[in-house]
Amino acid sequence: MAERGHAYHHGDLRAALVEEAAAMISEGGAGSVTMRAIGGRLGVSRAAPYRHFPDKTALLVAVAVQGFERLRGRLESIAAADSPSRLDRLLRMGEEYVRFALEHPAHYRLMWGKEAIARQDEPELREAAGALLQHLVGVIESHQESGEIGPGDPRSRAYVAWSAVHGLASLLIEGQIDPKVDVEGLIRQTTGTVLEGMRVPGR
Amino acid sequence: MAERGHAYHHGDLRAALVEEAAAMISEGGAGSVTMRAIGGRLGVSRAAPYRHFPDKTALLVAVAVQGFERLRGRLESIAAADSPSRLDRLLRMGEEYVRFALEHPAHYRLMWGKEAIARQDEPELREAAGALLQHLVGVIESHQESGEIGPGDPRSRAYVAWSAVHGLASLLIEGQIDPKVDVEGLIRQTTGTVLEGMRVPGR
DNA sequence: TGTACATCAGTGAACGCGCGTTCACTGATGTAC
DNA sequence: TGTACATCAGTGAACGCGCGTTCACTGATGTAC
Repeated sequence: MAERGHAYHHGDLRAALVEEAAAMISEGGAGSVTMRAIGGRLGVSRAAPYRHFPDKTALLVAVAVQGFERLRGRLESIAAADSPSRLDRLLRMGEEYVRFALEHPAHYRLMWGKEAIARQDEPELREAAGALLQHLVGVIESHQESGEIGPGDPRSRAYVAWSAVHGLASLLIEGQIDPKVDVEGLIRQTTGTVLEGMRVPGR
Repeated sequence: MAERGHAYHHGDLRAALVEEAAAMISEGGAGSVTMRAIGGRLGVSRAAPYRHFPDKTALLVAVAVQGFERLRGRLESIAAADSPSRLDRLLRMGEEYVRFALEHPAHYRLMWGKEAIARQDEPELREAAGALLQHLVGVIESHQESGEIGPGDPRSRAYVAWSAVHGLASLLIEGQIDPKVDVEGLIRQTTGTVLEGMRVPGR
């Protein structure tokens, strides 16, 4: 089907559009994605994308959903891997989260920011984000059962942990942190500090 | 000078532009600010703003700087007020930070986001953001001297604390947190958890 | 106090641009008989 | 195996729009003499 030079039919234009949009976001931010340019880059007409997405927002939603799934995949593979201790695994998940954001800054911004995607209420999008949060809540619950994390509503505790890594990721991405600081060290210090604070019963 | 009905000269159009742009940002986000609309809202021609700002970015920078100064003012007034304990004062500063963001979401986004303002390197802007961070570093240092916060580079510790409140503020603003949770409680839990984690020597 | 003049804030019409999207179309593909 | 036809992916030209910005201008203000 695909892989036949310049076939009239692309083969899998839908997937290619999502991939290419993600690449453009990485290169020039979400603002650089235009329906015209994306067609051009794929050697296809301007109107072709409208065969697969009703409008630009739908395409961006698809890109964001892809980002959520990839991030979740990375976190889950850490949860599955064996590690010196269970707490260490939690720390590594936090670190991985921030690293993902640093590797795909514009993509990360697209996932969480209201600015880029007007239709934040898109069910697909809410589901993908919800699945990510649910995963974190589950991990926290299991640590509460083993007594490594203090008691209290696991969802609130998840929000607190998430705030810390999301905040650090955002500040780094937006260039608000002095580039001279040791980023890896700061990531470890942040996850470590929050985890330390979560060991005792929160007020 | 001003206050004379529809004088040909506005009086203080520069200040009015910044104020009006801030109002528009509050109402419809940074994307809703256009040089044309802002002129219209102030009963002035489209070209008039260009008497005071070379381009749109310069106007947005002025709005962001104003935001930084107001936020700093609020935090400093807490630092100056008396409070049951010094640690309590630090908690209240964190809470106030998040509240400011909730009160002025689009304004807050403008201040820290790279998306809205292309020229993030504007010296005015960097200075205003730097002053805010410097204030936090100072507060942390003073708590380290009294032993309420563990030792270690105060700047790193400031980044950790800032990450938590910035992250929480961002998640709330972007609608990522379940609206059913008790927001005030979550704010207190977040600042409390991080402060708890900072009491012991960070690794 | 009166006048000439430099300065500066605001006017309004127009520019060019890039954008998202639409439309009638055409070529390729797969399937029923 | 061959042919007719429905389906669907992609074409290319054009639409209308809102935007930032420019330009030659005009009216108001303040100051020097």
